[in-house]
Amino acid sequence: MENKDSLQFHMNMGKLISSVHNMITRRFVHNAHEAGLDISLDQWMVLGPIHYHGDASQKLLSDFCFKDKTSITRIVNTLEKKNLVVRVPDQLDHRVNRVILTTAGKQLFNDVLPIMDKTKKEVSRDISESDIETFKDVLTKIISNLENE
Amino acid sequence: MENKDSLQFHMNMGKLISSVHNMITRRFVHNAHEAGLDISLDQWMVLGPIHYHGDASQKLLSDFCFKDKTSITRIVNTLEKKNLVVRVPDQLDHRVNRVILTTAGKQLFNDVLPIMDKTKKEVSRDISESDIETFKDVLTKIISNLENE
DNA sequence: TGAATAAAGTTGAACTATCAACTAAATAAA
DNA sequence: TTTATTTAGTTGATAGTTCAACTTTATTCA
Repeated sequence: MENKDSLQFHMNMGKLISSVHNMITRRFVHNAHEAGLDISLDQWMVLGPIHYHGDASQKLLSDFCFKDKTSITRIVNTLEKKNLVVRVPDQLDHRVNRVILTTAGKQLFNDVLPIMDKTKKEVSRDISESDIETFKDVLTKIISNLENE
Repeated sequence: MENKDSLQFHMNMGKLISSVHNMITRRFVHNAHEAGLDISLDQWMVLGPIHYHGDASQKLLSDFCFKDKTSITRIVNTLEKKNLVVRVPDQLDHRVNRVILTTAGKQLFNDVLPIMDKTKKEVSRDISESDIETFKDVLTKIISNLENE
């Protein structure tokens, strides 16, 4: 009984979240590709804060995206390789890189926004506003449950 | 305005789900490791259905886990390398592999169940039963929204 | 029956995630 | 001020994800 329940939970929460995560990722990339845009969801998740903050450090991106600093290093590498961003060493603190959007990066950012819209609509189709709210609240609560230690 | 909303959505759904997914993965592995067990969440997600079905084909695992067949191939490779499962060619359909738990695999499965329990409790701490229900319903709905093309 | 097509798995390449070990620079403490 | 510690970022290794191309075996259907 106990075991059955554990398994059941796993089949639910773990599997559900993981499946949804993968499916949204796939759909976003698919929609972007369909529109002739070459960007992954992770790259977008980093591009957003870069755009928002103007000259974000990698540390800030790491905290903001809940991603490991190693992941940020490599995603920024990819973005830089694509000429979407540049790393500018901070003048005051020489440990810090400031990540800046290039013109192409700004362009791509604006091009991707409608793709987000489309993906959003597909994901949340026929789900009530209040359920979406509860959904986000639970996600936020889980983050705070797992954040410390 | 429209654009602002898009960004806002992204910062919410996409980022939240991705963050929660990563954090649960990390916590599960951490808890398993603490108990002296060496298994990833993805390996567990595949091990469960293998245990449940007895002699699952990789195709079935792929469907059941909402994972690409390539991912299944590689996760089964890893499980096989760890001597937790074996591939047995199907006698009738020679294209099919049947994936079977070894004794060590069964042992590990049982050892991991309480880890799932612990992780479950940590994840859903202070979240009401009804919110959890809504949460799972929304995840399920998203899957069905994205499932067919 | 024989040829086209579909299905199950594998492989290679590019990207992301995590861990641990590392460099270099800044800050704290002695 | 010199040493110790912390912080920002990178690198290497291993695992998982996706796409596309491929092999092998089944199935369809002309």
